[in-house]
Amino acid sequence: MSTELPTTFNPADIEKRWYSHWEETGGFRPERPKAEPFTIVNPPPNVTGSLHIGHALDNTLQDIVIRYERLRGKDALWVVGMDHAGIATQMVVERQMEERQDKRTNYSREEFVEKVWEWKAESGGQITKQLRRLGCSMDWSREQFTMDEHFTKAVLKTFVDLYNDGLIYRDKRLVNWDPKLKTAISDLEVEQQTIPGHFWHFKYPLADGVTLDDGRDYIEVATTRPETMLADMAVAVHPTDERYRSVVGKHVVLPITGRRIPIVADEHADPELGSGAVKITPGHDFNDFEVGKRAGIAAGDMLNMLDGDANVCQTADGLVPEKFLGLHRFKRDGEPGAREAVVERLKADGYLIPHIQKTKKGEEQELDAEPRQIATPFGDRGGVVIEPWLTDQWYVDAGKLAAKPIQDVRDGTIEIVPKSWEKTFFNWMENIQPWCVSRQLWWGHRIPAWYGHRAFSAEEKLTPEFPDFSYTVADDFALHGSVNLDDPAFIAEDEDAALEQARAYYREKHGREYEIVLCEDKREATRILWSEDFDQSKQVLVWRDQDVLDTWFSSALWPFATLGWPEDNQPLLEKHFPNNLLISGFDILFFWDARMMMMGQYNMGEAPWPRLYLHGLVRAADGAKMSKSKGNVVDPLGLIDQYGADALRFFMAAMESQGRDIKMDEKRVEGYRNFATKLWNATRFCQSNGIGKSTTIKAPTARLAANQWIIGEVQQVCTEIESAMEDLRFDAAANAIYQFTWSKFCDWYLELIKPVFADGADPEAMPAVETREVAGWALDQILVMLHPFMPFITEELWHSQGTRQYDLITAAWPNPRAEVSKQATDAIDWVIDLTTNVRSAKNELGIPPGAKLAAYIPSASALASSTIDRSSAAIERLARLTPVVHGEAPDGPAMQVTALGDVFVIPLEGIIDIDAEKARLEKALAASEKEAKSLEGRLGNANFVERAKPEAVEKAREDFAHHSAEVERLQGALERLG
RNA sequence: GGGCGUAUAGCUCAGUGGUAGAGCACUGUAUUGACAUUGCAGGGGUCGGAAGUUCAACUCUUCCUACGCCCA
Repeated sequence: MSTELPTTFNPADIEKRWYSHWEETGGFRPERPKAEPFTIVNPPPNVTGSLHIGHALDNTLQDIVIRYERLRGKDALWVVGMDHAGIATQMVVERQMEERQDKRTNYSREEFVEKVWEWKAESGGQITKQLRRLGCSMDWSREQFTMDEHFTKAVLKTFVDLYNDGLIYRDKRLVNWDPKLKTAISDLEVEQQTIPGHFWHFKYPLADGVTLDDGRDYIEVATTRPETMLADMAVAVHPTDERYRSVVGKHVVLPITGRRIPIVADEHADPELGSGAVKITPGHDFNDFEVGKRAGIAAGDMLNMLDGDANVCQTADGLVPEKFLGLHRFKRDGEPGAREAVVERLKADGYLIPHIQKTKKGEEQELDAEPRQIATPFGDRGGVVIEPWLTDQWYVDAGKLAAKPIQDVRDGTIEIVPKSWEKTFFNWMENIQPWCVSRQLWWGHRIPAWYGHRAFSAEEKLTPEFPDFSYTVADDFALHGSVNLDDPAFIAEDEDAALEQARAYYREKHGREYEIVLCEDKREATRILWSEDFDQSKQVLVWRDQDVLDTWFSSALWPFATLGWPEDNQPLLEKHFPNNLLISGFDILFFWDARMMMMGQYNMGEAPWPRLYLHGLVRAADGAKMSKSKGNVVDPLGLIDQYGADALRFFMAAMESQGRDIKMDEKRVEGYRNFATKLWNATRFCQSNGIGKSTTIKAPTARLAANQWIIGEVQQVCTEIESAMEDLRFDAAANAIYQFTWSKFCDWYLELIKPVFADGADPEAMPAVETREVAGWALDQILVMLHPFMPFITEELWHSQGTRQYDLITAAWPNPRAEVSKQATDAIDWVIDLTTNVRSAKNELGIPPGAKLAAYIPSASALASSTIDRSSAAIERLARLTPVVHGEAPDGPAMQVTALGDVFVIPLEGIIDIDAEKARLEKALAASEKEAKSLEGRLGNANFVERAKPEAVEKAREDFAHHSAEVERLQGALERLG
């Protein structure tokens, strides 16, 4: 044997070697200036991230596509990079500081940001190494980072443009405030969970001696968040609720605070729920905010009773009693909070209406509150309950930006695969809320907004004594570094331009030049304002917004900012935007995909890609979602260690059918490792018979039936894969190459050609020469077609087959351009049928599989005659027959075996077990009879014959004829056996 | 409450308006040359339930049940 390959395939030996080779030789991005572009951008993983099984799926699919298109000759570009991941990264660095009893606020903003960069340099981006282990062929030479200078420029330009177009603005609204991370987060970052809670009922006494129609002097309200009653501003009842109609417009006096608040009619109050009356806290509840606005309360007048830590603070009207101030909103670490204190006080003062519950014994039991499941919002990062908090923040007008993406999907400019996601997409996009993009963090793209104090021009001044400036000061909230709607904003990509705007603003207002004093933040500005040195006749104070932008704001620019936008004259951008495809998990459809659509349309004027493929989640073997807390996480790197990257990748592809999650099945990964070994050994076999690399892309000319047959099969599987890839059916593509390689090439073709290389055969004669050529070609086609799925083993085998002019990664996709004769392919199908039937019969009759039997063919079809003639060696070897004899078999016990339509008689003197043969024939007879009967019935149905498609009728007739003949043959055979 | 998805062999999953498929598992069997991470052969499913459309339904429609996800 003359093979260089070891007998067992060891993935670890080859993976690292090939990956570095590809990367070092530029294999991921061959220069193809004239080729048609094909572009995918990788969903940038968090810089804090490490490879999990979901990444493995997502990136495997992308790599399959990009390798496939690269093999097809495209100028394939797979853009890769990382996301700076604002909250996640800041948390990681802060956690490290905590371990050293240090904290962020011990440093200046610049110092802290510097530390984050240091952290990134040392420990960020682990995932990029791990993606390499998976074999992903992205263009690392242009690796991107969302905090790169050029990327930052794109972010700032986008912000400024949106602002100038009125699509980004400041507003005072309720935000989802994460009191642990002390930042606002977007709707999408909030996860609703249902947790056990309580429903309390309280009496709110009616003011001014008013009573309800039933005589009660109080109105009953119910709540799951009693602590918020400290900031209640109304009680709402449904306009049609007769019980309360008489008191609408009247007031109640709140217990504890003594605040006098109105009873308002609003459809939000659900007459069926509780008492039908609902307390309204517009500053701390999204629904109540809307009710408050409808009731005529301006956002600026809504009471706030919590600080950024969600501890109770004094409301603007000063009515919260001292003893409640500073309490956390609810019980925390065993310490009772405001919720508990409020309930206790209301109960003590007789305002609590107890909940009566029947015990199991039927006794009545009094509880403070009714136990209930409460839908509660949690921050997806911090994991604590989100507090709706009234603040000034920057918002993107997502509703306007969504219009074009909706249109794109609607008219097919963007195709979402699978299509079933379109409905979900529309539903979200059509009801989209303003997108809060301010984040109270230090790590990220700082919002390019500078503020100053409001100046009044002579015309704006109500009186000559009216001040020249409105000196809003840093209040408690401003300490968190956010916006104040009252301060004029100067929006520009850089400080100089912003300060110039400020200068112009004050010049216009007061008709003179001011010296601009640039402050670090508003707190500093406030301090300077009161200092002796400040001269308000000559100086104005300007400070920059402290906040950074939501990370998704920057990643929304990924499809073009990675390619050079907004710089002029960017050939890469021109060629590769729009991208061709985006592959992502459905879980980031709104977070990322939809926002890329918005920003693509806004910045580039077109959709970022024509096709969006959404895949599912990889779940644990039992179907549960993988999570660290459950401890059921499967590490893809462990699977790679155990089975090889190729096997893991093939698993991902084979399991990826559209619209379904993937359940982890390690046995299946193992199966694909076995598949790799099978191919490995098939190649060893080829090499031991002098079968080497191919010399042409076109199929070699072949005369032998087996060779023609395999060429035809290559063409067929190639078409199958192409059509599956066109439809993004990864499973179908993977299964096609798997079945072809194992069940066609290994199981039949290699067996069929063995006689050509057997001892005694002339290795220089035509059959051996032609077969070496065809087999080498067919094996090469397998390597190419399999390469997108299993890049490592295929590259290794590619080079083991001979010295190559280029690596497989940049080889050419099959293009056989061959015509094979039907006669040849029929002949092989006939041999396969014969072989299978002989083996099956032997097995059922208990004849040793190795036994060589004589076979007679009383009346051979033309196909049988020519095949017996030309492929005798293969027939004898595979079916294990002595040379077939044309003519009647000698009398005596025999079995019948068919090959397509031909009947063979195989004498079994001495070995036959008559009963076993009878049983075998009877089984076959029963099957054919059943089929024949069913077909007969169908054909006897006039409706079928008249109304069914002609092909269906024709096929039924053929099948009926076949089964009828079988019935006759089998009956005859049974009779002969007696 | 609204929307979406899934239900096919013991398990994990494909599939098509016209006689149900794969991988694994299982059973039997084979071992002096590519491969036991293997070969050969085989058993196993009234395609969740009900009704309807049709000559014909696993496939299309409606309803129901179970499970999962998203939104409110």
